[in-house]
Amino acid sequence: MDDSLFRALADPTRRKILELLTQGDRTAGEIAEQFPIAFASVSHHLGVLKAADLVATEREGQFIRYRLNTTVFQEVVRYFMTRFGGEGAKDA
Amino acid sequence: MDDSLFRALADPTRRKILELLTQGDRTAGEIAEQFPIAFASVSHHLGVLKAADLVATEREGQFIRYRLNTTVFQEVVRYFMTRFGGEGAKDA
DNA sequence: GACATATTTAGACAATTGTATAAATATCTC
DNA sequence: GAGATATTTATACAATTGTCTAAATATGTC
Repeated sequence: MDDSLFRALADPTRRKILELLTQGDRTAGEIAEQFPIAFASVSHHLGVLKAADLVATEREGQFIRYRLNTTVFQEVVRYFMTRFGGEGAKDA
Repeated sequence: MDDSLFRALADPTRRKILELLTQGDRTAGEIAEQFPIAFASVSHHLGVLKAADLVATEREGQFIRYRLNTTVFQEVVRYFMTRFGGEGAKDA
């Protein structure tokens, strides 16, 4: 399992970004305005998430739209279930 | 979901320790000798894992035995499945 | 209690990381 | 192309972290 994935998940702001994206795709600006930190800092977090393949992007004119890459989350779940998933994990 | 949990998982040595513990309980010394870093460094990692409640300890004479806290792993799986688990995650 | 073994804690240091400001790039409109 | 908006990239800096050595604590044996 890729190291960048877990490092990306380690920051609370990035996890909040991911949770925000579960509600639907968002542009970088829409994401950034939800956080009290500088726009460029959020952009940096988005770069980390993208490098970890947790999100994907698509340009839409001047905007760049971010969406969750759900495939990778399934891999995360699989990682935990295969290695550490005792009973209970299967249908939790 | 607790911040310390994801931070604990972010380090590759700590993940290797967890994977080692899936094979069975180990004393701190048995764990440490599997890694090329100083004994004290492994001890520090064990402390981080314990603070995140990913492992539990039990003293056995001079030894301290570490074991996985599988309950927390089930919570991790649940975290990902409830928030990010698209279709497929349920029975992956 | 003295000594050996097992483990943690303390202190120091280099590497990594999160944030900020400023500059650069990309797209759109006129 | 000039100017506006959207976003990223570059650079700097403080905070956090992983590792080390050395000292401290805990247990067991004599």
